[in-house]
Amino acid sequence: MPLTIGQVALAVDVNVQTVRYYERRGLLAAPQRTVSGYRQYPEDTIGRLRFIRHAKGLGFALREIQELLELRVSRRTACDAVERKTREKIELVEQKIYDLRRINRTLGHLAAACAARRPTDDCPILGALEEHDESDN
Amino acid sequence: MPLTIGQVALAVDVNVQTVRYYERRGLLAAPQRTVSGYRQYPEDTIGRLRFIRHAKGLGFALREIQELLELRVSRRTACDAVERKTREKIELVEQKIYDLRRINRTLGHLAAACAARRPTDDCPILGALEEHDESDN
DNA sequence: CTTGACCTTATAGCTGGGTACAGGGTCTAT
DNA sequence: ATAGACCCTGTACCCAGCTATAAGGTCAAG
Repeated sequence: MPLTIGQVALAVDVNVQTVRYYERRGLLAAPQRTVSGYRQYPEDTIGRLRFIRHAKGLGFALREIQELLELRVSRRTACDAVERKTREKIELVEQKIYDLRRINRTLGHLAAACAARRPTDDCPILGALEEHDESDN
Repeated sequence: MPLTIGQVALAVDVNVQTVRYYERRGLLAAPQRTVSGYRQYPEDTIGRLRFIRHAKGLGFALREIQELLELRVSRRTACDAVERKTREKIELVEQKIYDLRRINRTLGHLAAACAARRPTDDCPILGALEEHDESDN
């Protein structure tokens, strides 16, 4: 049984307007309509919306999220192109992971220093993310 | 020898206005001024700006970046509070890393399927990031 | 057969994070 | 001593990503 826009919005805890906005932006396919014009969503729309929200929190723009969602191997899609794009995204994500790990290593040192009550002034986090500066995003 | 705003902006490749904007926002301390009112930046400002840029790309809001930068153990700062906050940030960052890894694992499967010319329709990335939905961000 | 909670489109407005412009002062080189 | 490249403040504008409002249609409950 299909869901109304209000139901999916509630399930994912986003605004109804936001769902329609994503449709306009192309992140969500235009769903079936009832005779009276109401949108009817399949249940997996909820997963899609959740994915979008998570990806946003990871620093992806809506445009990028759209690209991620469009990646797939379908019957007649150029396989090579998809593979290339996919590998590009993997690189990008790997870089993000790398940066986050550096941040976390530094935060770990800081927490340790705290626990040991060793006052280490000078913002400690600044060390994280030095180097590899060119080619930023 | 201190740097002018134009010099730091050039070094980090951001707009001069952006540097001033960060000062207004409190991400950058108001620097010394020359008698004529010119800002004089110490060299480590460059590192700080680079950190800000990277952190932005990882989905941190300026507000959060500010908090990260303010974390430090200083002489009389409540050590416990800093440690607690730091551990909170670590959790948050770890969650981001976890999510990114899920995305990348999925992208890896996709690339493999591409290479093997195995058409797997149905957007494969939707599987990544399922579960653990409550308490988002 | 009406009330109230839904849905529709269209358009306007808000927040975050900048970016540009106006109007003016400064500094260095020639 | 003046041109040109910088700096200053203040204000206005821009884009992404929503979010709210207006004006109206739908539908289930009573």
